Amino acid sequence: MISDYQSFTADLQLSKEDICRELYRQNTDMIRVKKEATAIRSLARIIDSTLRLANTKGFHAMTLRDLCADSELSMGGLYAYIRNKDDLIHLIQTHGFILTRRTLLHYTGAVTMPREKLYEAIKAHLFLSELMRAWFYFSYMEAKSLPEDEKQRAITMEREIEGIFCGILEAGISNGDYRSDNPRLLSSLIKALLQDWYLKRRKYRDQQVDIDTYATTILNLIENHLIP
Amino acid sequence: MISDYQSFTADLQLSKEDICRELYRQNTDMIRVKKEATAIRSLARIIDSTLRLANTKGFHAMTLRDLCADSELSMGGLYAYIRNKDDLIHLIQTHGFILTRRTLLHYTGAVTMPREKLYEAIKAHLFLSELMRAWFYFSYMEAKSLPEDEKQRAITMEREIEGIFCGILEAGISNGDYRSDNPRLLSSLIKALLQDWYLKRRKYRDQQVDIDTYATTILNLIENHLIP
DNA sequence: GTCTATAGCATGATAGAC
DNA sequence: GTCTATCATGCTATAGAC
Repeated sequence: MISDYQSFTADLQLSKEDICRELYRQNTDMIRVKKEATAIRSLARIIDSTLRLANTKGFHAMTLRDLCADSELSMGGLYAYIRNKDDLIHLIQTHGFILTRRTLLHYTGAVTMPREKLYEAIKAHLFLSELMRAWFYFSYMEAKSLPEDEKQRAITMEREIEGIFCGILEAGISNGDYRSDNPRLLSSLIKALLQDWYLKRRKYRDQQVDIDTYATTILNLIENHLIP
Repeated sequence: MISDYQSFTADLQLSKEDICRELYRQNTDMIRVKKEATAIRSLARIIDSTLRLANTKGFHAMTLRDLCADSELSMGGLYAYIRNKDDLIHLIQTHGFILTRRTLLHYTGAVTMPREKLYEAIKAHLFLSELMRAWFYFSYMEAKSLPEDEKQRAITMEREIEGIFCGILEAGISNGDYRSDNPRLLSSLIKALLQDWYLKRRKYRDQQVDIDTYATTILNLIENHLIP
C-alpha cells in the first residue's frame, strides 16, 4: 500500500540502471557496443537527453546534432547505439512501458476492496507520472507521429491502463460500493484528470496544489459522484 | 441559451469567410495579394490544409511542399501569403482566438445564475471544440514549440478561459448554490475534462458517447461534488 | 498574381582513421 | 569503441518568367 508520495519514491527502487540493462539485453541486435557497463551508461544518457530535448522542441525538431551535444557523444558514437532516429523512439517507449506496467500491477495487485483499490491505482499512476514525467509527456505528445508498430504498442498500453480503472469501478458497482453508472466513461475521465497532472504540471505548481492533494481531489470527485 | 449541439451548430454562423476576411485585413503587411476575394479564398485553403497536415504529422514535420500540394498552391503562390513558416502559426492562432473569444463571451454573457451559467459555459466550450476540433487540437499540441510571442498569446487565452469557469464557481459558492471548495483547482479539472474531448476524440467515438452526454456527465460530476 | 527553377543550407547517415 | 570528415538528400526561401 502507498501512503504518500514521499514513501512511494523511497519504495520504488527506480534504478534507471536496471531498466537500461534490460533495454540493452533486449536490443543487442541494434546496439553494436559489446561492453555492457559502458553501453548502459551511454543508454541512460541518450534517453535522458532525448526526452529533455524532444519535450522542449518536439522530437522531429530535435536534431541528432542537438542530441550529441547534450549527451556528450559524437555522431559516430551515437550511431553505435541506434541504426536510425526511429530506434530512439523504440528505446524510450520500451523503457517506459517496462516501468509503468511493473509499477501499476505491483501496487494495485496488493489490494482487493474496490474503493481502496481505486485510491491505490490513482496514487500509483499519479506518483509514477511525477517521477517519470518526461517519459509520460513524451509518450503523450509524440503519440500521433510514432511509427505504426510503436503506435500500436502505445494504444495497447493505454487500453491496459484504462482497463485497470474500469475493472475497479465495475467491481465497486457490482459489490454495491458504488451506484450504477457508466464505468467505461468514468474511467476515461479519471485518466484525463491523471494526464492533466503531467501535461500541465506548471499550472498546478503555480496554484501550489501538491500531488497528495491532487490525488485526494480526484478520488473525492469520483466518490461524491458514485456514492450518493 | 444553448439547448443542444444541433441547435448550436445552426445558431453559430460559423462563416469561416468572415473570419478570413478579418484575418486578411489584420495582416495586410505580410500578405502581398491585393485582391480581397482571391486572398480570402486562398487563406481559408491554407489554414485548412495546415491544420490537417500538422495534426497528422506535427507542424514541424509538415513541409511547405506538403502544404502546397494539399492546398493546391505553388511554392511561390504560398509565399504571397506568408513571409515564413512561422507566419502560418500566427494566421492559425489569430483565427482561432477570434472565434473562441467571441463564442464563449456571447453564450456565457446571456445567463446570470451560476448553475445555469456553468452548464452554458461547458456546452459552449465543448460544442465549439467539436466544430473547430482541428484548431483546438493544433493549438494544444503545438503550444510548446510556438514562437515566444505566440506562446504568450496562447497562455493569456488559456487563463481567460479558466478565469471564466473559476468566476462561475466563485459566484456559485458565494451565493450558496455550491459548498465551499477550491474553485481554481476545480476549474482546472473542468478544463482538463473539456480538453480530453477534443484530444482523444476517437476514444469517445469508440465508446459511442455523444457530445450532449459528455456535457451532462461533466456537469453532474461537478455538481455532485459541490452540492451535498 | 501565380508559376517553375534553383540557390543555399541543415539534416540524417556513413566511411575510415585512431 | 569513439572520433572527424564527408555524402546525399530534402528543406526553406527567393529570383525571374509569364
